[in-house]
Amino acid sequence: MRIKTPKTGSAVPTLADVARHANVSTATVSRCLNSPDQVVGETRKRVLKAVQDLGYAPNFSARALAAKRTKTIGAVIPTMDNSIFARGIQAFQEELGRHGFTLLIASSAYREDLEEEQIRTLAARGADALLLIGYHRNRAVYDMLTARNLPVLVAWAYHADAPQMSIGFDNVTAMAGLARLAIGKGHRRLGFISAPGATNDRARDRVAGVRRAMREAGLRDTDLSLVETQYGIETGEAAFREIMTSATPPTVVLCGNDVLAVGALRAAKEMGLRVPQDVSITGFDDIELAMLAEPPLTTVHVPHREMGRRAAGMLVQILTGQGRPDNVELKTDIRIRQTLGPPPPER
Amino acid sequence: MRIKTPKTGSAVPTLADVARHANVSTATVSRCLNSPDQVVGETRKRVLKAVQDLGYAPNFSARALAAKRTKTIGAVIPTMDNSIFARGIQAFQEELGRHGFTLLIASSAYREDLEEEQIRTLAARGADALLLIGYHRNRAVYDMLTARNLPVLVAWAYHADAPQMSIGFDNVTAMAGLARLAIGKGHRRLGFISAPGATNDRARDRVAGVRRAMREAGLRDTDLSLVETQYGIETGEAAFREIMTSATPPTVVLCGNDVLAVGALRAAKEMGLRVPQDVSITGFDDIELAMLAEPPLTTVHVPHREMGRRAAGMLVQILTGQGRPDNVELKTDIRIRQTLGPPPPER
DNA sequence: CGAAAACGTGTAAGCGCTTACATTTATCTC
DNA sequence: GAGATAAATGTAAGCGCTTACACGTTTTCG
Repeated sequence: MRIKTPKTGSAVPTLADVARHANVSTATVSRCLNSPDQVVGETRKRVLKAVQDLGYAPNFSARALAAKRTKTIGAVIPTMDNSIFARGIQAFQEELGRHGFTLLIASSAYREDLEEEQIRTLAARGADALLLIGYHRNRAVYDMLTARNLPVLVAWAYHADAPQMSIGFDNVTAMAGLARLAIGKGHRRLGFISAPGATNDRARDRVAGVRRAMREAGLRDTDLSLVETQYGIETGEAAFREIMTSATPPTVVLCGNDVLAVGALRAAKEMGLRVPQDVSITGFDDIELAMLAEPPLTTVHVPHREMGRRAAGMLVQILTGQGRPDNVELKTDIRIRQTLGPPPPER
Repeated sequence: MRIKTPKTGSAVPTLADVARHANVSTATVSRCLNSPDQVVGETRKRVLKAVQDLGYAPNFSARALAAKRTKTIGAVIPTMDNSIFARGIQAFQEELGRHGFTLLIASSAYREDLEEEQIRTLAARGADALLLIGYHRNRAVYDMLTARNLPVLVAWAYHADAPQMSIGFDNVTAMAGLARLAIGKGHRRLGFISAPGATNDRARDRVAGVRRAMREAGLRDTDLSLVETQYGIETGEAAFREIMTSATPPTVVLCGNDVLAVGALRAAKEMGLRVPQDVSITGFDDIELAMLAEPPLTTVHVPHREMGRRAAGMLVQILTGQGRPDNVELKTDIRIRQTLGPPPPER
């Protein structure tokens, strides 16, 4: 006759083991761990000692299953390959940790289908809430999230009239500001290297921002050379080459993000163009790279860390039942460095 | 009288709901999802349709609790703030995803206590295996991991005789190679900006590498100016200043990683020192920054992506019961760019 | 001083899955 | 075509935890 589950030493200890050890019920142990003030000092001490002695750590899955919450927040970001989101996410995680939440990160490689899959995965894993980048995604995804009653916070973008809770900035306005600055310097033919707009509302908004500034200044749509390309330094290089080898190349090339701008900068160098004397180049995001570039990049500064930190705060507020936080619109500002100058004199 | 759990529409569907819908038992549904070939085509089709109709997604916690595995791999990396680990981890995740595993990332901010906590958290969350950076950590942590029977892969470091399974490179040899190169160029007084060695075996090894190369060349220990500092561009700047303002400053400053080197580069520029004419500077890791720096950084190239990809492969191999993989030692190589030259002529 | 309220603890019913084992049904074998 | 074997499915026992509810014991207070 085999004894059922002999309490051998080596196995991972469970709540029941602790209870037995401390001579209390499992309920008491559970309470000691979750709401200690419900347990009288004496008992609590005994239980905690048992926890120590056994090296007990609660089984997360079991806890999640029983309590129907995981103290976990999921985030799907377009890429980890670079530092665009890294700083913000790091701050996000730090703040979450401060409140006892854990972060689950997934990356979508800028692919819509992958993002959807990752979102479903995170939901299935029981994330208590989700942080997503930008608004653009399938209607069905939002519906699923609503059906599951999963709070979602959209970050890195802000539309006053969007239904989703969000924290971010107005990409149109931010980009328009920089474009205005360029136009103010005398530029009349602009180039824009954009990330693919099809699945990226932020990219679309930035293009819209350039267009808005141009319209205001009375420039025509044909004065804009727009190239869409994947995210990356090399792709930025190629795009810059493409733009600059046209019949009437622009005098300034605005870029949808700093990485593309650094690529453009490199291409300019290789083509023997001086920046900003021969051509101006600007970025967006103000990641570390921007300041390190040669010459340092004039770009739009985004308060990444603040955004991450406050995003965490908003989610925590919701999850601890303190009510739905207000959307927050962050201000961006233009960091003027050395890659934007007046256009070269006409020849 | 209240009816127990009326099957109202809005709630998240469970296995039982699917079973009812498809008119089979829960066991069959479970099998359809986990080992489809155990179920006959007809039934399977019916079940999958029910899954579709209901928009069912398995509850992860329940699954993990019942099956005692989570198809999740945990990784604790020292920082996400920068791209040192980003590329490798991205590749790691991609490869894991290809095999149906999910990655759980935590960052320790280069703090030993935090790392330990993160490891425990990941273990409690039921990670099936762990990826850790470097060997250095408390004995108790390794014991706990062994007790839990949790496979651990040490990455970014490789010691032939270490007991842990690992993939990485020999930091001593790699750094020694670069130091030898510098010495070969005629440098006799070296500086080294290192990450704090106390809790970082990779940093210690790199220092050891420099020392080894110096010994080989008959240089004395006092010919080395060693500064330890936290990871960061600013800290690199400060360290460089400190080293260069000593009575007999070195003619080359080797840096423990590219980020510190970029800081050093910046400090040199501010101090009016030309690189490499007045002073040479080198990095380690070959992250994107290295090539972008001005002038481009001579550094040790580490095959990050390959390391990440193969690390995933090793873990998958273990977890799918294909036996314990061999440790792998990756080769690093030196990327000669423009920051290392001969020492300036003596004055 | 006795009833009510407050407190500390225990009992036990799940949470939504997986899986060993039992049962039913289909397929062989001679 | 009967008995044996294999295949498909069902039954039900947990996995380790939380928590509603029940049950003593104290404390409180008119």
